[in-house]
Parts: sequence; structure tokens; C-alpha cells
Amino acid sequence: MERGEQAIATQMDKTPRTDRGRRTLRKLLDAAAAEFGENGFHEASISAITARAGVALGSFYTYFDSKDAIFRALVGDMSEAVKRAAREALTEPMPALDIERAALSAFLRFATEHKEIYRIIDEAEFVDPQSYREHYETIAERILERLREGEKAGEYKSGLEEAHAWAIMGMNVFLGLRYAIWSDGEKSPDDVARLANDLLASGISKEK
Amino acid sequence: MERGEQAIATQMDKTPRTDRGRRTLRKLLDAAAAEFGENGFHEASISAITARAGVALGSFYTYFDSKDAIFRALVGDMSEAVKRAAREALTEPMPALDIERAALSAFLRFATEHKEIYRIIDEAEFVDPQSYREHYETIAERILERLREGEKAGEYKSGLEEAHAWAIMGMNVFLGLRYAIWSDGEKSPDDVARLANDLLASGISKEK
Amino acid sequence: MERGEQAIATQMDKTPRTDRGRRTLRKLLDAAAAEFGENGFHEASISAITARAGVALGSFYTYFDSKDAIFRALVGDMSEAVKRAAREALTEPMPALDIERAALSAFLRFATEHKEIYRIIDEAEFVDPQSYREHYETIAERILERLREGEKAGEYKSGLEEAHAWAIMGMNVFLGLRYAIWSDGEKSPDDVARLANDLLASGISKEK
Amino acid sequence: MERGEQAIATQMDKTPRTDRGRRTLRKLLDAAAAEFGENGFHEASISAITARAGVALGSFYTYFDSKDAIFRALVGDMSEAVKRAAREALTEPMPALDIERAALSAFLRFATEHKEIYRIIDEAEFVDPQSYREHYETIAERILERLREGEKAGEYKSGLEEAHAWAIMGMNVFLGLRYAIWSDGEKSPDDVARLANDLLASGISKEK
DNA sequence: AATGAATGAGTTTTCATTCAT
DNA sequence: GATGAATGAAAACTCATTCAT
Repeated sequence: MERGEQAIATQMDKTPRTDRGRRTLRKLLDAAAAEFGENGFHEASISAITARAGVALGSFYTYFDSKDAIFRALVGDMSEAVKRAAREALTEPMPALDIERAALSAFLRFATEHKEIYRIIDEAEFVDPQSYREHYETIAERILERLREGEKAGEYKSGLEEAHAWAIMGMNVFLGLRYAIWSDGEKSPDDVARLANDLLASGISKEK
Repeated sequence: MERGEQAIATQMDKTPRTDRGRRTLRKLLDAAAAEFGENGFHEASISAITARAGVALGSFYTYFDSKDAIFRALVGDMSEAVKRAAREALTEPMPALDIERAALSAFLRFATEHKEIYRIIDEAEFVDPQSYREHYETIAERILERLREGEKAGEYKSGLEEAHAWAIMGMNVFLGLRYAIWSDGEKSPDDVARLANDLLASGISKEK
Repeated sequence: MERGEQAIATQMDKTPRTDRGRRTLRKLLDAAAAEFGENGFHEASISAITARAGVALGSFYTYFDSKDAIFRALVGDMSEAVKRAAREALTEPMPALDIERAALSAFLRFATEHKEIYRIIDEAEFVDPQSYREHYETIAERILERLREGEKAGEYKSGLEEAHAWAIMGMNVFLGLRYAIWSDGEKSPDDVARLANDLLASGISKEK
Repeated sequence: MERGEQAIATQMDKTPRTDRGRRTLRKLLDAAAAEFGENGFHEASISAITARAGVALGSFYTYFDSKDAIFRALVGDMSEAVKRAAREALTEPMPALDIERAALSAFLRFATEHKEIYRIIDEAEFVDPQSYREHYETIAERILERLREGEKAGEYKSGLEEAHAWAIMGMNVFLGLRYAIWSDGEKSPDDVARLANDLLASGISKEK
């Protein structure tokens, strides 16, 4: 969570004006990520968050209007972080397929480091449906753009469309669930990504 | 929910002995499915469920031990129903790829009819993690079995493994989310299934 | 508070269905009257009310939706009780002036018995302004009607109007404050009423 | 609120020493009058007052010891202001009855201009009962003095006593409530005062 | 079996007041 | 004097669960 406070704070017009305030806000966001990740939105209590952050209960409300508000801030934050992780893995030009592989690999690595991301984003389906939907729609769009570019470059078949993007995203998400969250490292991110990339490239049918 | 009471009740040793009892149990399950589907586990209240079912609050505990219990029963029920829907679509022998297509198509149809499954199963991640995990693990196993059979039959490449099953399941789930839950019918289940089947068959790379 | 539960309960669709329930509702109303009377709305707490009533905190919400709700119920109840006290003093036909005297006397007696009435109705100005206003408007109307009748009967001057009713009500309310609430009985209700009645009858100017 | 800071500040030994300080105190008092008038004591918050006054939250405590303290200061201030308004209307010698009329008229005018007095003084009943009582007792005394003078001057009947003063005060207060606070100007202060004066002079009985 | 009243632990939220800068 | 962050006690309210009838 290296950035975001700026933007988040702006949305709340509770922007801290002092340095001390900025430090407290940061402590609260980190504590909330941990709490929500470990216990889920409903089990997490404000007082657990403030205890973890080492501030008084009331201080929470200096920075956020409600439990929902900090959750929403966090979802935006994580959503941004996931996308950034992918973006950062894609700096240099690569063949279209390699881009997908690198993106998945980066995502798996990120999810392994931040297992709480699944809980938090999944729980948004219930706590803040709009940002849940936006999260996936944005990612699907980005994938679709890449498909179009690969198509234009003659590396992909023609006729690719939104549904392909959702299919690819689904693959990635579930591979992440299985191998980043529920696994103890039996398969490395690169191995999983390579395997998925083969599937994506040429499917599973036996070539005749 | 055409069946299930028997099994559910068994899990609870609160099997109703009279006809009247069986009717009440059924009313409660249906009401719970609707409530949990509309409002999610935490927003749903026992009293809302009993009100919907038209029975007294206290009667709930004649049939279930707790709020968790009825939720768990429901997850099992829906999980079972999803699998059954797939199974029913797969009675006659078909080429391996066609089986996958038919299964996806059946799932999409089922999800369209029962939009509440997504909420209920997704929420199990938080309320009853074990059955959430079991749900997906069971489905992945079934897919893997089919992959192995297709492999044996020479229709699929060799080297298919668990990860492929998870990738396929992820595709299916996200296509369901996008086209069964969040769509107003812009794409028919069959269209989506065909498209996904092509991807599965031969991937997206331009063949040389 | 001899009546009212019926009406009050109706307004809340939380009508108790059993006898036990009706008894609890009554206990809560009485406890609330005492609490609000002694401590005022804001100092009174739900838990103090339930403690006084000898029921559990949660039971409060079986009968009322909020602290406001029970207060409102109580204001209606007391408002009704004040009017009833006046009405009961006015059963037999009397000369117009005597009616006013009897009404004031009855009011003073009632206020002496139920000192909490002032606090509760006065506080309605802040907690439930509408019923505060309605309370006084209704009483003023009743007085005005009586003035009109006395006028018609040739006992009162002509030209009496709403403002006279408010003036009379103000006299009565402040005499009640001074001699029913803030006095230790130095002047009997009848004495005060007689004195006010003289003022009302012929004013304070020296007749020429 | 043209004066008072001096006196108020004295009661608090927090008298501002600089000009800037005096300006801040004034801003706080005005803001508090507005807040308490609009929202009542309990709904009003210190932070709303300081926000309105355009000063920092903490600055409040440079001038007042507590929320109660500023409220009490305000009640004293308004109480004083009401009396002053009456006093100012009574500079030249007049017949006794005319004095009462002029006093009422002045009061109604004042209340029309400062509708917040009613809320603030009425709320004192709950927040600071002592000053509430003092407020009315002082006014009643003043009225009683005037009655005695009119009596001595042979303009009033003999036998007038405290109760008459309270009756007159009640009339005035309720006429103010009805025609200064709850009216949109349908009746001018002078009209109301004249009408009340007639009632006071000779009552409502038909003369024989 | 059914009913609906009773229970009370647990949570969010508010806000007057204090304090460090 | 001014600022605004920090504090924590206090209170309303919810609701799963129990229980008497």
C-alpha cells in the first residue's frame, strides 16, 4: 500500500492536516487491511482495528465516517494495487502471449504476498457491490485491450471479444485462489503461468 | 430446490416426523434462500426468514440449530443442485469437448434461473469456508476426471492436470458472473458456451 | 395513565398479543414517565427505563422502535390525560365563567399529582415539536369554543377570538407552573382558580 | 446582543485580554445563539459552534469551561436582553395600563426579531433549571412591582398579588409563542398588545 | 409443534474535553 | 492564543438464541 492515501483522503474531506495525522491514517489503513483480511468485514470490529493500530477507538472517526467507509477505501486501494502489480510487470515490449503470462505470474506473486486481497475483494460483493463490479469490469477491459492489440499484431486469432477477456480473467482468478491462496507453494507462480499460457495459446484439443 | 430436505434434515437429526413439519421445513428453506440471496448472510435475520416463511420466530429452532446451520444446509443444497444440473445435461455419450460445452451451457442456464447461488456460494467463503472450499474442490475434481477421460480417448492433449481443471472452472464461473448474473440476456448461454469451447479447444493464438 | 395503550400500540404495529406482553408494555410506559419526568429526555437512558420497569434492555425494543417513539407515545398519553382531567371536571352545565374556573382548578389539581407533565410536555418542544404544537393548539381551540358559547349565551363580551384563548391558556399554564409545580401548597388550586377567574371576569382596572 | 461580553467574561475569569480575543469571544457567542436556537442544546455540538464561528475546535475552551457554561452565559444574556427591551420601551411616565401594553408590545417585537429566545430559554428548564426559574421569577417580580404602583396610584383594584403577576406573564409568553414565533405576521404586535390590554383591563364578562 | 416474549452480549457511533505543537 | 488530533466514556440499538405457554 505505497500510495493511495492522497486520493482516499480527498474523497473524505477528512484529510489530515498535520504529519501526525497522516501517520495515524496510515496506521488505520494497514490495521484495517489486516483485520478485514483475517476476520472478514463482519467479524472485524472498529475497536479491533484501532487496537491493532494502537490508537483510541474514537480516533477512527477522525479519519473515516464509518466501517463501510474504511472498507471502501481499502477495496479501492487493493484494487489499485493489483492493477499496479500487473502494470509493473509489463514495462518492456513483449509478444502478446508473453504479456499474458507475465501478467498472470505477477498477479500470482502479488496474491501470494497479499493473501488478504481475495477476502477483501470478494467480500466487497456484499459490502460494496459497486466497487466489486467495477473492479472486475476494469480488469476485463484491460485484458480486452491487450487481446485487441495482439489481434492487430497478427499474433491472435480474429474475433476475440469481451467474453474472452472474462474467461481469461476467470482462469487467472481461480488459479490464484488454488495456487496462491490455498497452496503451500507446491507450484511456483511461473509454472502455473506457463501452464495457463499454453492452454490459452492452443487449447487442450489434440492437434490433428 | 426440488429435493434435498431428506439429506439436509438428516445432517441435523431434526428431521420432521409429521407432514406439517415437512411443509414448515420446506417453507423455511425457501425463505432462507430468498433472504440470503437478496440480502446476504449478515443482513438477513432469522426473523425476516420466519416472517417470509409465515411461521413464528421460535419455530425456526425446531428445524435448525442456528443461523449458520441453515446457511450451511443451503450451501450444500445449492452446491448439489449446481452439480445435478450439469449431470443432467450429460446423460448421453458425447465427444469430450462437447461434454464441456454442454456442462457450461447447463450451468449458465441454471445460474440464470437461480441468480441467488452466486451470492450464497460466494458468501460461504466467509460464513462457512470449509464448504466453500469443498464446493470448488469437488467441481474441480469432476472436471479433472473428464479431462483424463478425454485424454485417454485421445481427444485431448496429454499432460492435463489439476491446474487445467481450475482454469476451466474459473472461466466458467466468471462467464456465469458476467453473462448469467450481470447481463440482461445479451448473449445466450449457448453462444457463450460455444465461444468458451473454441477457446478451450484451440486457444487464441493464430495457427501458423 | 389509565388508557391509551390500545391506541398507542396500534400506532406501532408492535401490539402485544399476549397478556404478559400487555403487562410489560404498561410497565415500560410507567417507567418511562417516571424517568423522563425526573431526568428529562436526554439524561434518561433506555437502560434506566428498563431497569426501572424490571425488564431486560432488549425487551424495550419489543415494544418501541426507539427512544423517540416511547417519548412520543408518552406525550400523546399525557396530553390526552390533561384534556381528560379538564373534561371530567365539566360534566354538569354551569355558567361560562364557572366552567373556566372549574377547568383551571382541575388542571392545577392534576398537575400537582403529575408534576412530570410539565417536564415531559415542555421537552416535547425539542424532541417532538409537532406534538408540542398540536398539544397547545388543541387546547386553545377547546378554550375558544367555550368562549364562543359564553358569548352566544350573553355571558361574555362579543369580539372574543383566538388570541383570548391563548391568553387564557398562558395564564393557566403559568399559574400551574408557579402553584402546582414550584409551590409547596401555599395556595390551594381553588384559591388560585378563583383569583384567576376574577381577573378573567373583570380585569384589574379600578371600575369607575 | 449588543453588550454583555464584559459581564459574561467576568463570570468566567476567562476574559480575553487582547482585541483578537474579544472578537473571537463575540463570534463564539453569536454562533452559539444560532446553533442552540436552530438545533437545541443537545443537538448542537461544540464543533458545530466553532465551525460556524470559524475558529478551531480547541479554541472554544479558551473562552468557556464547558458546553453548559456557554449555554448559561447565553441564557443570562438573552434574559437580560428581554428585560432590557421592556425597559427601553418604558422610559417616559405613562398610565399603569399603558405601561403593560407597551411592555408586551416591545416583548412581541423583540421575540419576532429573536425567535431563538424561546428555544433557548425554554431549554434552560432542562439544562440549567436554576436560571430558568430565576428568569421567570425576576420578570414576575417586576410585573408585581408595577401592579403595586398602579394600585397605589388608584388605577388598579386593590388586592393584587403575586399570582396576578404570573397570570399576566403567562398571557404574554403564550401570546408571544403564538403570534411572534408561530405566526407569519397575521397580527401585529400592537394589535395583540391592545387586545390583551383590554382583557387585562376589564376581563371578558359582559358588564351589567 | 408452534408461538411470541424475553434476554443481554456486542457493536457502532458521537462528542465533550484534553493535550501536544 | 490558536490549532486540530487524540481520547474514551456513554448510549442506542440489533438480533441470535432461549424459554414459558
